[in-house]
Amino acid sequence: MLEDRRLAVLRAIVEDYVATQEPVGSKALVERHRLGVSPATVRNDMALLEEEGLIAQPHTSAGRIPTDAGYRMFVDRLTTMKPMSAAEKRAIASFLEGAHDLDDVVQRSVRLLAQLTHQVAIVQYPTLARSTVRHIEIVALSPGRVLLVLILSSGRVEQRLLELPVELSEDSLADVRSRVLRAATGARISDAAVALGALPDDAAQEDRATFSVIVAALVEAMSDHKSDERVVVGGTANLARFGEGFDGSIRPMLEALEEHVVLLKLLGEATSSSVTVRIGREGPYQELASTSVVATGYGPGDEALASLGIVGPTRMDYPGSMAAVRAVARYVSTILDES
Amino acid sequence: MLEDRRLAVLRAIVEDYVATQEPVGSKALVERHRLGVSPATVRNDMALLEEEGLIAQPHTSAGRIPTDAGYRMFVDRLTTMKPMSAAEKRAIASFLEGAHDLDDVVQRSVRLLAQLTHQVAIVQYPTLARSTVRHIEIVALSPGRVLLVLILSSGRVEQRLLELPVELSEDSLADVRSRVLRAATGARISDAAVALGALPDDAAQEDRATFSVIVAALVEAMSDHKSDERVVVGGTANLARFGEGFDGSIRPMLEALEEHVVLLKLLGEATSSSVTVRIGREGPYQELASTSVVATGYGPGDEALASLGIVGPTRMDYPGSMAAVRAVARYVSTILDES
DNA sequence: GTCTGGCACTCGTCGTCCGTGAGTGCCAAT
DNA sequence: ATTGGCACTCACGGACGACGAGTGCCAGAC
Repeated sequence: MLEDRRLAVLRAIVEDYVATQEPVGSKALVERHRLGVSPATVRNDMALLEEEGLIAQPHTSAGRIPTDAGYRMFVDRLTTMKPMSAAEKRAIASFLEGAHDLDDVVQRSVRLLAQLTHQVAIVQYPTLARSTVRHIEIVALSPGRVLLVLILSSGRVEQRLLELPVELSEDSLADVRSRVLRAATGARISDAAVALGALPDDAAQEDRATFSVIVAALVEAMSDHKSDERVVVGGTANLARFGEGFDGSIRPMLEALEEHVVLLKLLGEATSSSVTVRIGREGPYQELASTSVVATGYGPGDEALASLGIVGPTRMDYPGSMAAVRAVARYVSTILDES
Repeated sequence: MLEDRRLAVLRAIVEDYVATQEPVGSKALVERHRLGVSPATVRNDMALLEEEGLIAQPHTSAGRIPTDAGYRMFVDRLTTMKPMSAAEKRAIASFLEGAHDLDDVVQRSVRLLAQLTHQVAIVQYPTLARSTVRHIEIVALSPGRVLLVLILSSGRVEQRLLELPVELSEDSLADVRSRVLRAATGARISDAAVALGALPDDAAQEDRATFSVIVAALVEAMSDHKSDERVVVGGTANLARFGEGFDGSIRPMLEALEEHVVLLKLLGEATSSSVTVRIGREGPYQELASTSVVATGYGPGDEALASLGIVGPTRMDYPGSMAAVRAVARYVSTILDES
């Protein structure tokens, strides 16, 4: 009963603060949200909420703003994702429909997400852990240098430029190529790596060094999770909307967004296919103290091959953002399913 | 003589303004640049420079700042690129040396350029106009769908996902594949496109439709200059350094940087292998009125395959930026030369 | 002719100083 | 438990004025 109202007050504070960007006072609150009680009552509730650490005042005679804990409570218990309207769903579908390419899908997803949420969007490329080896190409550029091209079932392509320890005749190269192809083609990359690892042992003595180098490069290219770790960022212009809304400047944000490694860690927290929210100082990223991340895994079927999400100021529209992230993840997943 | 001094004054104004970001007055000028004359004399020169439209005062009783025309004069006639120090050269070389991949080279170049100039760096992927076809892979994903992979001598890879008009047996596919390979492998993409175009005519009646579709996709992938039009942007965090240094906010800048098409046009102005500078409102980009672009073409040998450069506020260190752009372009070119 | 020192004037910046009003906490009354 | 009343706090914003960097102009010197 009274507990209920206190939470209603918290919800109202969060909603108003997110909408206006300004500390919200007791009077404005009762006016905008028919709470059916007087400002004085609300003030009492606010005092309690403040004791619990859910809200705070920036300075003595100002309204309250939610703390990180307040947002957490709001997200976990006081709201549900507002479903997308039919029009929005259609817009999403038609926007993503036109993509013909993995790159294109990722590209469009980022734009879409940034546009829907008015935040910075991040999309990770689908991992290739379950991919199989479609083809391996070994091309001699000059006698001592070869180009390795690894084509995976997912459509991803890895390339490696290689210096060989000894010069190689066109014939030997053809031999190496055919052995490698026989060993790896069609296999999952995890299996292929093993099969390839055994190859040098069978090789003729003089080719053994060459084999080792090539196999090592291929195995590295396969297991190298760098390839999984590509992310695309979009909507950075939305950062400017907050002006000095962030603590200090937007510089640390821009820097963090260029550090794709950091972004991957952020997304990595959200591998499940349900939407995850990190708020403010939760997690070990001091430089992102005043930001929240809304992310989710996505991928064909139910398995999450990669993650996508948005990052914005803690004072963001959580229900809307969560809904948008979930919706985009679902559509992207179905598209990946088809191909 | 007196003309000389007037230009020396302009140079001093530009240098000081770039260094301090503040309008520079006659007194400060004589103190910092042993001009050998009194402030009053400098004031007279300034009045003349202002008449010529090379400098301006933001408001009465403030110092002068250079106009776009002033910067132009400075760049064209009053300065030379300051050569990189040996240490810088070594740093550039070692930074780019580690790259093993075209992607990697581009990536590293962007970072390097941003770091050297403290500006936003833009690097265009080398165009593949003179590339030859290394390999074409055609993979059946399901009876009605195939994946085309086009591998070029530059190391670039293009992929296309294709719906076939009729289902295709594994045998027919093998036939198509071998014909396509025979026609295109090793040829320049311009020649390959022609050779491929003739293929469907020779084909068996039942495969003709399939051929047309596949060939069309390949030709499109080759000539599609989308592939040339990839750019990578880095160092956006440097935008924050200027704070509100730009007119208004940095939002339009961030937006422009996400519009890769605009960036390509900017870089496109600089296809020669000498460094080009666009200052302020020069050119048709209102949204970049308060920025300058320093760019140059680069590529193996003397031919410019693509461009790279930086974009920053008009009040930038032109000699340093130009030198950095030129140096990076040269090193990247030599690296592309080797591979 | 060119340069210089002097001088009056302009005007943006910065610190200070209230007045205003939104918002609070507390208390007595219902 | 809720409410109306009341005194108090304090950030914000406008007004005011001192300060000083910088200018243009002029008369005199080299």
